[in-house]
Amino acid sequence: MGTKERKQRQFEEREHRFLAAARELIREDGLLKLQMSRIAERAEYAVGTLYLHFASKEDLLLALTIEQVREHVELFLRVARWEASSRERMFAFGVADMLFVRRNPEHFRIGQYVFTEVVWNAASAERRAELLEANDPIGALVVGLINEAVDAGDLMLRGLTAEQVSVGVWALTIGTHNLVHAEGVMDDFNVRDPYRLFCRHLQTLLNGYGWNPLVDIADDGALDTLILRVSRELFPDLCGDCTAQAAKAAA
Amino acid sequence: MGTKERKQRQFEEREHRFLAAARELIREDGLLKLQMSRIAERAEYAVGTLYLHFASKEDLLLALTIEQVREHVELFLRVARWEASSRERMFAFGVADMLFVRRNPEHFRIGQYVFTEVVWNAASAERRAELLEANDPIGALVVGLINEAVDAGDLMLRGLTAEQVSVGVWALTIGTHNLVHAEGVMDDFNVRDPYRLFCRHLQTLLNGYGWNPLVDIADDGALDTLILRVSRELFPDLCGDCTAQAAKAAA
DNA sequence: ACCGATCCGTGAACCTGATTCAAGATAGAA
DNA sequence: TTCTATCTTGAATCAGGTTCACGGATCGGT
Repeated sequence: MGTKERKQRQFEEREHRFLAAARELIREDGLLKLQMSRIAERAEYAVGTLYLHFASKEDLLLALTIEQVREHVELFLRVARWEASSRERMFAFGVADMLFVRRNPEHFRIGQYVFTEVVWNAASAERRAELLEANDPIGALVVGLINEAVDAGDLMLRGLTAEQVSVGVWALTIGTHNLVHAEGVMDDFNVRDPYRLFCRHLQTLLNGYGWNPLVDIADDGALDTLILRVSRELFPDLCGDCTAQAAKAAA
Repeated sequence: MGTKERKQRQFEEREHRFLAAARELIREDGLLKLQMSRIAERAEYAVGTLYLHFASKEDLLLALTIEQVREHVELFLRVARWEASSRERMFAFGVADMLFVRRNPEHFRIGQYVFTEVVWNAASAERRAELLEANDPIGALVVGLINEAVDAGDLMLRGLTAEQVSVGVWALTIGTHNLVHAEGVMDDFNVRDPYRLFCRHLQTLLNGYGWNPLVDIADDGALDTLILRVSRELFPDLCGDCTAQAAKAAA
């Protein structure tokens, strides 16, 4: 009897529907004004039903993040499968991150909120574990690539572990997102395209590690060309303005 | 008549007292359990009085952050006045940050929360402006140092502005704090001393910029010696375990 | 088709905690 | 001392997250 399975499926569909409703409301009114009763209303269910799915509002926010992280992982998987040098792939991880967050500015905001002590501790332990688990592949792919680069002779760890190297790249990435989303910082600093700047910093850091082949940091054209190549070959679907970028790079 | 001034001073003292009470409560029970009524109680004033100072709970959190930022700036000023090479001073900014956050783990947590869309927008515009302003010197000092390094011939900007370079360092720093405070990340990655690791990443990034004199990334002893020197010369008051570190470095 | 048992969905009521504001206290001026 | 302006108070209000007693749907057995 597949009746159990059907119920299960319907339950999951409903959960997805709640999350979609929540995402809509966040887009419309911002995270600040998100209300549980509104989410239920928008999804056309009662509040009580909403609470059959999520132990608390914070729990729902984690669930929202988990869905996004899974999409995020998809992008990283594309990079991992890409036929390119280890250095290019590491750079492509950065580009993936940049495109993802640019596409989903809400995601970063929610994620930032969710990893806050207050919210994190207010969510259920199960959901927290699920989120951490959903995140795992990202770290694993990066570490895997670093190890591959070492094996290929492109990179020397020089006393660090692959994990430790990945922490550096990761920190730069997260920090960039934080700054981009912080009120006015980037404007004050006259940074037009913060994510392009991030790409340069990433290349700088990778050069610092001595990750071969080294790139010429000052070569703007090469940077744009590479970003464009990654965007085109790996993320044509995410990058509506690829053509515009191509024009810019050509100029 | 100095009666106006006296009132003013008493008002400020009371504000400080509220903030101190809030900080105490956060230390005791965590940010999650912070309640306005408790703060008032602890400071021995009525709730209404508390609201004479802060437009909302979020506003109070910003005020808390502002106080800490001012202390933070003090540390950066010490670095700026330090007699050392530009590269050493830039590194010392990193050490200052690391020591500060290590000393005040709460500060980072609150700051992280406060810069969240939800909290940020729930605070008063005045307080937000005040916080941004309090932060300004940090950026200015770093940018100033970068310019000085360029003038001294220690660094070439290679098409970037000083502000843009500072964004890279800043991103790495903020990202590190985020990772350190995120549940389990550093443990999973077998990172014993994440801030020491940060120092290495910082040196790596600075090497990537070609900031002279370049350092040997793999030289752990030199790294420890430099951290120790900065700690001793600039922050003897913040670094109770300097002697322990000295022993380690000597071994 | 009917029946009881079980499970599911509901939303009004509840509860916590932030915020307000009318009333009372206080300090300065005359 | 008395009057007024200002400050302080904390009980009352309000918002919104969370619960749970109720009614209706589903299902297996007859």
